[in-house]
Amino acid sequence: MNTRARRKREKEERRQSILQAAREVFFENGFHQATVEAVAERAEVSKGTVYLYFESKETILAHLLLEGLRELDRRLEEAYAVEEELPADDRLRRLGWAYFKFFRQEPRYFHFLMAMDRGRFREVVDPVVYRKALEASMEGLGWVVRAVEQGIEGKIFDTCDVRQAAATLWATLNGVLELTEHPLRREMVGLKSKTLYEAALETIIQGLRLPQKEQGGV
Amino acid sequence: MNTRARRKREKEERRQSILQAAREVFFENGFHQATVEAVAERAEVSKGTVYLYFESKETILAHLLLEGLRELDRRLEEAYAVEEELPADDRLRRLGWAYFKFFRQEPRYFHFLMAMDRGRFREVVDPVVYRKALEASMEGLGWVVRAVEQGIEGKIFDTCDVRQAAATLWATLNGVLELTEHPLRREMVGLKSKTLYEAALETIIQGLRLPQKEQGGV
DNA sequence: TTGTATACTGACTATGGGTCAGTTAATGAC
DNA sequence: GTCATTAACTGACCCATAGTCAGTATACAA
Repeated sequence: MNTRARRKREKEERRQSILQAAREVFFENGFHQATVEAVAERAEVSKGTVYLYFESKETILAHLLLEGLRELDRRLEEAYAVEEELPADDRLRRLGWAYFKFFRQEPRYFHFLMAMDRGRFREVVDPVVYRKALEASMEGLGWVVRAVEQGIEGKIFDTCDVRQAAATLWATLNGVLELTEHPLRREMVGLKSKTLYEAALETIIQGLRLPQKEQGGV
Repeated sequence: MNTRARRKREKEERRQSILQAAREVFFENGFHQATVEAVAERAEVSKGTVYLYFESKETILAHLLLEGLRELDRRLEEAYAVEEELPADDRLRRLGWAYFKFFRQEPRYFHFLMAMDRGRFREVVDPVVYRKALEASMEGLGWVVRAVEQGIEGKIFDTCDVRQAAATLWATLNGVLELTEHPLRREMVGLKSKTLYEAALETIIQGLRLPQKEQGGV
């Protein structure tokens, strides 16, 4: 009788069901509107039980985000890895669009991710989980770094610092997503999300190019 | 006896003193940590009085942000307006650095501004104040639009859509600021705030240039 | 002096995150 | 089968704080 293993498995199942309930409730109402009580109800346990599995409401969010980041990393890896022979600029495009699609498909994740490293969240959340989340982000950024490196080796890009270029691209795409995720701000700019995203992506790629060679316009 | 005018003046003064108290308290502890009670104490009134002048805690923040946006707009205007003869790319640099300096000098504002159009805030805050804040943002963006227009007229830049270019620049700089405002994320990228900001600014300007002409490297 | 309007107060309510003493139920020893 | 031990779970409770409102004080006008 392997009760010990079964117990452990059951505990993990309960944990997952609470996480799943939280995902639903948080996604339905937004993090701030959602109550722990509602999560508990959805998971068919009491509020106390939720706190047996997670130390705070914010910790639950952190775990959801961690999942999101891993999924994102997975997609970026997939986007990077397709063909060995792809030129660096096209590889960056692939990465850029994979990033875009992820947040199109999971817009809530984007909001949570963006909210994550601000204000209260950072102070309250479990540092270990937080670290893990950042590591997952770094994995993601790694694919961009690799693509830029390839571009410099292939003499398509002219950049002294690879990380700088990768970070610029990353920051830009984040900035555009943030801008266009917000209805009123998008209205203010008067452009479709995708249009602006494409323009920004191409502007950065253009900006990284060797200035001497003509590589075709935007 | 012009009591009516005096009353009105005194009311405005009280309002200002509450706003000032809120600025101090919010800036000291951050918005979420700060309590309305603390704001009331600082302003030497009761909590009830605070609610006579502002409908909610978030509304107070909105008014502070509005001030911040106006100050930002003022600075951008100043940066734009110095010399008539400045080339468009240098003008964009001036705007970019004015933006940077503002958030360096007022880092709290940056956090609040970024928090502003997300989640709860938008739902809760007075729509009129919110509109005003957005209008102030648009004023600010206007200076960038103008600089880009000038660049297209002067054949330095090659862009079909001016707003698109301006929005790209704006989004990028926001993205970089957001990235570098966060200690752990900056650590992750491993670059100084200013370094990355400069790289991003130059990359965008480079990206907007006519690809045929050689205009000097990054 | 008295009536009225205006500004202000602070005790109160409502909400929701987080706690913990106590209950239930599974397992294992005899 | 019965009892002891342990782990999982519960929900009443605590507490902080945003927001309210009936009551008070003050200034002014008649």
